[in-house]
Amino acid sequence: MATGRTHRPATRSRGIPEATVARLPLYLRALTALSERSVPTVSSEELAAAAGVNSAKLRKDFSYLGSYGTRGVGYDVEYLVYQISRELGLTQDWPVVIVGIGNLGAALANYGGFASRGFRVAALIDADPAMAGKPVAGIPVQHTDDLEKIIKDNGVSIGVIATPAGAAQQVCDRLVAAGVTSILNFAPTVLSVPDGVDVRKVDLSIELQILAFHEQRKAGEEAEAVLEAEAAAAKEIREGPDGDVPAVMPA
Amino acid sequence: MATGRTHRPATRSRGIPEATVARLPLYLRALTALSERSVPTVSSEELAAAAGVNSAKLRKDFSYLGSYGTRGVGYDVEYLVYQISRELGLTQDWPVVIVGIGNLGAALANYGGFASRGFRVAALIDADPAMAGKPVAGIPVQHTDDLEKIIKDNGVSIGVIATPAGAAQQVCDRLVAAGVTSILNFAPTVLSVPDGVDVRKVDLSIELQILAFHEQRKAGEEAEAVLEAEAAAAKEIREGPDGDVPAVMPA
DNA sequence: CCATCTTTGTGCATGCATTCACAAAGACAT
DNA sequence: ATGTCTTTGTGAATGCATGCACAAAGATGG
Repeated sequence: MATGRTHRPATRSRGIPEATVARLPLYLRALTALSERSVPTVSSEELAAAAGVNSAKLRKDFSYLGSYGTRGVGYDVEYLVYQISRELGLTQDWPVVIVGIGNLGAALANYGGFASRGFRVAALIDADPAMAGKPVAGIPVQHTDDLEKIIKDNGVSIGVIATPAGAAQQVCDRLVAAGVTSILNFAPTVLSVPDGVDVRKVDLSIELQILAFHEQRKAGEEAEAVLEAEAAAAKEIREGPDGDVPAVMPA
Repeated sequence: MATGRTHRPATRSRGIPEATVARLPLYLRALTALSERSVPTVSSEELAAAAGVNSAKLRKDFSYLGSYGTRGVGYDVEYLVYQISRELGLTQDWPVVIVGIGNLGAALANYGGFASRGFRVAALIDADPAMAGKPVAGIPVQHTDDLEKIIKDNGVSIGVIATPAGAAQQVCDRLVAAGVTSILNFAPTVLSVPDGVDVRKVDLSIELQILAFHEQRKAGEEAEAVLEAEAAAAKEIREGPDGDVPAVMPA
């Protein structure tokens, strides 16, 4: 048995790099915008600019999907929209459940970006009995007790967890046991799942912390630059304006 | 002038890889949990398990911060919490503004993970005059007109954009002009900013699309496995149970 | 039908990240 | 003290991603 690298001529080869997959939605969004403006074709350069990436990277990304461009012209917008949608699996209907209808869960339920991309919110689930029946984004909230039945009745394979951290693992276990194989986790916890189940996490505070790191670094460099400038100025005063002297350390 | 790699003995060296920075908040969270349970020390193996990463990776990550472990024992939890916090810049106060107080903005304002990490929501800003003055998460919403003044009065350097896509770039421009140098963008748009300004984006629908891709791949592999099994069975029937025949293609 | 010009698709080089595997460091018992 | 045992910190190997730079492809005009 060969290790199976690109054994398929030009059809959907299995070896699309993760980094590329992560960018496809970005391209898709830019292409959709072009499509709405009835732009017929787009060059890699233009599309790359719209998506905020390097054009060589974009071309390489597309090359994993097949040769969908025309040299000298560019890419057909509609065709590319279709190809990327198909590759991402957006041409089919994905029923999704959201568990945990607090502020965030409600925001997600109302988020327009889901419905417009083939994702259908099949159910909203919350552990609070007082929430049961109350409509959020036009969908009545159901109680956690019915989680398993809801998953099975709707053929749900993607679950979104927006519960407090403490409840997340337990909810996750129940989702997986009921047949969910992909989970989007907004709770600030590391979820453990069996093989074959995908988890992606979105952590609001982690992103801020990364920003803070860079922010601090910027401030630090500025301060350092100031210090260096001051030191240079002081040196200037001590040594006169030529300054290339093997200086003796002041005490 | 040297290229400046690790020119400082053990202090905060500037060359911490991005990938490591992105994991520090993860470690910090795991360590905080241990700290709350009054665990004094932790080995790289244990902590790595809690953070959901490889232990060698964790040790290498920590090695960029300095030698904070004790061989044969592990890491001192409290000390490490402090060191990582300091490295990430969480020992100082970061006033943050949230622009766009819809469902998501409100969820962010209410999100506990910010306040507990040195982030202080200094102001909530929305373009809707009807929102002005209305308290969300105990903080009165202010109108966009006052954006510049709010930024300056509070010394805000981090802004969170939770507006619709159409308004994001404009808000971003105003934030940057007013002095914000780090932006966390929840709007599904590519923001363009001048050099020196950091942007991180969180896109809810992109994450779902990536999950859908893998979900489809799983389904496809299953179907393929079934097909292969069927093919093998058919072959078995045609050729008998040894099967290692240089088969002639059927027409 | 040929020449020119644009734009794709990709081989190659470079750099970053991950993982392995082990020597050095220290705790702890005897 | 000395030896054993655990766990860190890191060199080295591998793999993945990025971006350059260019040949091949095709459109377009004469």
